[in-house]
Amino acid sequence: MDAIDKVILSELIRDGRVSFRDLAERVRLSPTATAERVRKLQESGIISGFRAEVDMAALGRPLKAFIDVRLRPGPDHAELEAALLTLPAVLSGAHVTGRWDYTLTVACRDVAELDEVVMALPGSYGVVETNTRLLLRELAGSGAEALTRLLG
Amino acid sequence: MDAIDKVILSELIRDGRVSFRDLAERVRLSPTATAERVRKLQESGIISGFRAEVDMAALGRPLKAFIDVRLRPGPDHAELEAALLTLPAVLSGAHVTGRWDYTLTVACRDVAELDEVVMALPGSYGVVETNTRLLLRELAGSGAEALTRLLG
DNA sequence: GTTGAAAGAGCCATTAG
DNA sequence: CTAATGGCTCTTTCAAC
Repeated sequence: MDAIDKVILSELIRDGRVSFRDLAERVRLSPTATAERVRKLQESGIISGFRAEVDMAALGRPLKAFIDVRLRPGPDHAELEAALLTLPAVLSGAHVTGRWDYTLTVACRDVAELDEVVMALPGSYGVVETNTRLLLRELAGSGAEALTRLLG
Repeated sequence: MDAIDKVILSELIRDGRVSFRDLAERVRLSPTATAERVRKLQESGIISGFRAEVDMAALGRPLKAFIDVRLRPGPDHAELEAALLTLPAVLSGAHVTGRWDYTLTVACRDVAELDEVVMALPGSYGVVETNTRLLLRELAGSGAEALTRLLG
């Protein structure tokens, strides 16, 4: 990935629907060559897709939290993992090192829904312990801006 | 947001560069009406942008971790927050409730770089304590798929 | 990588419901 | 207010170099 690809990538992180023509002008290449570079960035897996970014608060889910969970010992974590992601408010989850087995990220309509999710975890999902941390504020420059910085 | 908008949104989460023509065919509306609905979803803030999704591993940063940090007491957290996000590997950060003040998400080239970041935190950034948790695996269905599920 | 032409997509004014 | 249509312009794509 050369310097031109880095510019292309940061422009596509900033505006994923920019036209190849505008992108080409930005990097001083022909639209054809620019489109070909984007295609190769996708083929190589560096760009895994183009997505609309959704504001959960605007969608009526303003309450974000991390829920750390510890599962009961046993080799049956595969089904438990699948079940965790079927919970209505769960955005993502990761298996992590340390005291907790997983950290889920949830976006809830209100504290009542968060309570529901946390209360639903023990038992049917094999969860033996949880720890909930509310996201009070996401730091400015998280996400797209941070990615652009990592390219530089 | 009606049922048609939900389909539009989930299609744009799946493919943020889909043409209004194809999108219109999917929801059985004219391209004009479809484009107008997308414009309104952006105006209302539900769609906050369109972005290329970058695979950090393909970019040479396969090692993800959460770094929980506790800052020294004091009212000067604003500059400390800004400083945290200037660290090279930091993707995002959030102010959270509980034992830790912030949780950062980082993507590193290798353990050596992760060590650098963790070692750099105490002192110049006002960090008095950290806890690092490696992301061993992100659960299948995290991200775009989860968002689509939340709409249903 | 570039060019140029054909096919495809977006945009806007107009009209209808 | 929301949607469809037609015509014009801009963009993407593909062959040839």
